Amino acid sequence: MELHKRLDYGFIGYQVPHIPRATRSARGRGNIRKKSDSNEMCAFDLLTTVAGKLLLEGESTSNSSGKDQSAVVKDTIETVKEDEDTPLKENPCNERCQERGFFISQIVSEAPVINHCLSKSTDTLSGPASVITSSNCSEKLGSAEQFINGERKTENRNCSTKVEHELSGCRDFSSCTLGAESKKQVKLDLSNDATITTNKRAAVCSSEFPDPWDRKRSMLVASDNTVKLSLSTDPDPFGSFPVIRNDVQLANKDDDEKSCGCTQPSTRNKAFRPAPRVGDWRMRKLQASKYWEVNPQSDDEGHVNVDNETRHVYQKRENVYMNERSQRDFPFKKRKLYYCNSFSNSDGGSSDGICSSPTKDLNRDASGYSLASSGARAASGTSIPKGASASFRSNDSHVKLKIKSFRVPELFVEIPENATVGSLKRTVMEAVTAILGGGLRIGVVFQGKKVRDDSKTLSQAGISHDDKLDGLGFTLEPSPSRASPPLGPEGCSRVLPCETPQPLTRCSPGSTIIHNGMQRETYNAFPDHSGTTLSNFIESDHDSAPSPPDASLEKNAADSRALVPVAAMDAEALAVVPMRKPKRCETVQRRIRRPFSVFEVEALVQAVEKLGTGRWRDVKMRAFDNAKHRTYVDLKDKWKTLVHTARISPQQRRGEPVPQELLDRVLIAHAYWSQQQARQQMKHQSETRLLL
DNA sequence: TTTAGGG
DNA sequence: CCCTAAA
Repeated sequence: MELHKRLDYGFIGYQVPHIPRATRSARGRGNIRKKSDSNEMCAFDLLTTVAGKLLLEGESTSNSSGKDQSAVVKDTIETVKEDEDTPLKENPCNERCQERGFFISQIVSEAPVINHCLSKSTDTLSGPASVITSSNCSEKLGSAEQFINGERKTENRNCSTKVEHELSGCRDFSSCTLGAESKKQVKLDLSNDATITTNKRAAVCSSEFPDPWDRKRSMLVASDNTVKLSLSTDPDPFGSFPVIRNDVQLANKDDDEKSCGCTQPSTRNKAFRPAPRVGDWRMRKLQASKYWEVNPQSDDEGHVNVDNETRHVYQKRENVYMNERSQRDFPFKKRKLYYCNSFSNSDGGSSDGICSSPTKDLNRDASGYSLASSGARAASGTSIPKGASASFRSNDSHVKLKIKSFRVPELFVEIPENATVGSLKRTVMEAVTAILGGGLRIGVVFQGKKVRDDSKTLSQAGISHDDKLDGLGFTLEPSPSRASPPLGPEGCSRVLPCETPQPLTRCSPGSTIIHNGMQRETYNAFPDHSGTTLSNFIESDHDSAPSPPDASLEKNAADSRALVPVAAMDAEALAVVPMRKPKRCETVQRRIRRPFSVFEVEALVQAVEKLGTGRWRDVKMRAFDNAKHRTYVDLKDKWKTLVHTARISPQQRRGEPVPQELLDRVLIAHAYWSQQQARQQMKHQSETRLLL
């Protein structure tokens, strides 16, 4: 088999430092109080702010609390053991777990085809396995490597003894670093679909609160002088990865729109167009179609096969491949607008965990999990621990929220070894930008050091050496040029698209809230947020940053080691990569579907017969003046469908049957007015000629 | 804003 | 129904 020599980097997600303080109104249901009038804030805005904030916090926290951490870890472990059934909320570890940085891990291998890792023997895959990141005390275990002041540290996390990762099938692939000071990696031998749990808690974590992060397969594959980067969020929080993806195909073909499992027609997303500057990089993106209307003809109530909607766009000019993958198993995909997932239609999105806690009592259980994939959970009937809502009910008027991590869709990048670091940065930026909508820039951290020289090639920087790849990381940094993130085309201004009172918004400079919608079904802590889809919300207190957020962000950008890729890329992920529309705040809810009644059709036909096609405004005024919800565009569209309906066989028609008589009239009228239109044009043309 | 079409 | 280019 052909051996590829590429370097693959996988970004399982971004771990962000703890972002404290979300304020929330104490009364009852817990709306998060808005601290500013910026109701108009875009989710992206929030994210960006948060990101910046995170960068700042990560720094200070890590330095100051380094020692404590180890102690805490011990304590945590013990606690967990002793009382496995203790509600997460009550678990002391919750209070102490703090994200302090980001980690990166990856697997280096020379597997010819990534997705074969599942079935191939270990010899196929070699090299360091990915590090299982553990960030949430409740859900993530293992250790996390952090880049602190240029130094990479590996730390044990709270419930570190639990390895509930469902290492999606890459056996012998993942490793978990254990031991506070140890940088060694322990390999875990996992079966393909096995979910490994070492204790009750773990079980709970993995099954009840599946965390996509933990299920990422990561690996790094070396091949033809290119480096592949994969940013990923595991979209498949619930279970294994049933979808077999073919990396090779993905990388080389552009016609595999329907990668495994993709049952929905897909459309090209023209929203994302990689910048030409990527030069000779090949870029390819897999994008998800607009899932909510994959099939116009599909029933509304009917479920849509939300899974595996895949889409990719292949730009021949680009040679950077990027895969975005998100929200694969999201049950509510179709209802996107109702949940308003802003950053991602993805499973949840942009952020992964949040810890919320009453002022003094940090509790991190449910809140964090619920974010991950509440939707799925809801679907599966999984319930959320009581602690969840309780935790939000605080006597205090403030609730602290903590973002444990951000999840980003998976991105797959392939670049030549002789590409420059700058190119690498740009490429990653392209990918990330597509997701976050811009406003961030990417920093590269290698071997614990920031690589600032953009002109250096990857080889020169040593990034091409397989054995050192685990030292590669990326950081998300606030872009200097962008104080505030751009709004989506619609001018998305809210974090929460739904009409419901916007509970979450930026509070004040430096304060941000990112709210994870989607959980609404299962997570009643935010009963009011129905429909929100932002996957996370963070609220930090305003007093935290004296200086303007932007300024501080900027200032810290350089040092931030905020985000470091975690697991290596997941070859399989390449094939099926749903995508979400970048840069768009789903602020605008799609109008509800209102099928035309026969009566309305009648009126429409009558009006068109009289006025003809092409005068929809008049038709509207004449026949639907009182139907506020029917716009002339609607009428035009309806006429279009009527004509279509009339032309197809009755068996093919759906919905409320339209009397054949009306359809006949439709055809007649359509033919007539089409003819009229044609005549008009002819007339026009002749006139024009005469003039000439 | 309207039209006209593609999605 | 949505999204948009054009008019």
